[in-house]
Amino acid sequence: MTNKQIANSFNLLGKLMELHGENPFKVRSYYSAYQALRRLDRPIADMTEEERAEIKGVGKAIQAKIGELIEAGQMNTLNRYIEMTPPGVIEILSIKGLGPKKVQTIWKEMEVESPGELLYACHENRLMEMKGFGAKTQADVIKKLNFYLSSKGQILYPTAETLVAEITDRISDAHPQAMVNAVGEYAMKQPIITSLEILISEDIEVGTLLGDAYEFGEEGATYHGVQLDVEVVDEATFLLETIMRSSGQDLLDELEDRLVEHEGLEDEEEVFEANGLSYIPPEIRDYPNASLETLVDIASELVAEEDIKGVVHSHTTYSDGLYSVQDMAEYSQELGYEYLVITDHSKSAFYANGLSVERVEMQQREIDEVNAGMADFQVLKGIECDILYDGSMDYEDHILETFDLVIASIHSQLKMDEAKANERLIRAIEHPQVKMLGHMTGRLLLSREGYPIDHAKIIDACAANGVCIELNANPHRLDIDYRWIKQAMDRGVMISINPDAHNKEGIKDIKFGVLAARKGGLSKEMCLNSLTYEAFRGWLSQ
DNA sequence: GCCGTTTTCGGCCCGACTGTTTTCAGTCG
Repeated sequence: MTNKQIANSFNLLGKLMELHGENPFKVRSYYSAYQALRRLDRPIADMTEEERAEIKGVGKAIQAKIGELIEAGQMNTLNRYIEMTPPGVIEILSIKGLGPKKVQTIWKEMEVESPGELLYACHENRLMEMKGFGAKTQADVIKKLNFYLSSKGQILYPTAETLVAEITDRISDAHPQAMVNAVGEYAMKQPIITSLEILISEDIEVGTLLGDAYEFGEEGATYHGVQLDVEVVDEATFLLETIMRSSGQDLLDELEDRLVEHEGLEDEEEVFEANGLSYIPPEIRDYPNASLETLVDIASELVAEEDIKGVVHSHTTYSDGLYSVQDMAEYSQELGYEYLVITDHSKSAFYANGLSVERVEMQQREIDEVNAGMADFQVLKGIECDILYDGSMDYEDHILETFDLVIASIHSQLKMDEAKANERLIRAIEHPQVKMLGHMTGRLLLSREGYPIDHAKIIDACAANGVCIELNANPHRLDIDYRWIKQAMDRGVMISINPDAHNKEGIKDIKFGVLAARKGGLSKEMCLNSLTYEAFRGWLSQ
């Protein structure tokens, strides 16, 4: 069990106890345990009892509950509170902006017990009548409920990766001779997956193999609540079907007459080859409005994970990261990268312990020291500078000038209309020290819509000012959306695939960024951090 | 439930933001 899962259990316990009106001080201790546990820099499961006792905010009782979680995967007290609460009420609790106090009103006073009921009540203007609620809150809740209800049953790519591996492993273990392939959205590397599609070459009863997480109902099968389609395909056409079921309609039309099955082929690449075609990887097989020839061209220039030379956009203990400059640098080098750009939060980012001018200086001295002690690796001085509400930067120009790279990002006051958001972003893009635009819409996939922006306008502004656009590789963001990459490339705007790492493992998110970048057709040439250190330096100073 | 000590019970309380208020409660990271 991961630290995150353990910490989240205490957050949920706190929320549920607060919902049930328990002693607020007791509740508070669970919240502070949640905060303490999620900030740990190593797995709780690996710690000894003595080490766990050292954690501030974790006493005897919480320590015992952590033990339960690690050994049994669940916690009795939490289970009891879950049982005492209607499942729909717990769902409502997971919607941002609705905490225990407000949900208490919704549940006990309005007698609403599910997100669907709540949406209905909102449409009757019943929520805004309640004490502590108003028209604005109700409108906001409607928006969030619609978003929540429409994203139910959907998962992010990394979750799909785990589920697909579980499914294919279990099938292969039980039937070693059967061919098994994941196709559809997952194969095509969609950031959000709405159904898992699996092809197998033998008629296998998967329900029994998959256990409790598998359910079969009126609408078909689900695995961990996600729609699951398993189809049996003849072995002779298995690879051909794999390709066809991981292609968009445009490509299907082109391939239908041109791909035939040959005997004795090992994989999809060989199928393309045997038919006299260049390989087209699944992530671009649903690329819009492109002929087969165009796809072949795109495929030949596509950026790959091994092309990425530098880690751009990472945080350290100076702001809200878990590791020191030295730790992040060593780990980046271990992973095979040539350079690392440290970009902690700027001073107004109070929520993330943003850097005062004094601490900027301190960190820059530290980076010099780290560089002096490392061979064949470079750490660069950067900042993820907040774009303030009026579009201005969070430091004076003479401070910004001390950085090798200024990434400008919006982190607060996200509720804006499109005109305001455009104005704010463009003012930042036009700032002479700004070289890169961070997570341009601020979206969090499946949990928060970004502020609305005019992508074309923003891309044009970046082109006019020589600003690079970040593709934030965190699988929750993947922002800029891959669908806008072509337009950026056409305008000559480079894309940087940035992990936005808050700990060492976070650097590995680059993998998800590369998948999204490839899906958008990003070439190696237009990927900023595929440049070597020298060339990257050159770009920064131009 | 945790913590600390003026040490086994009494106090505990991050800070900004939002929307609801008319001076503040609830939520979030």
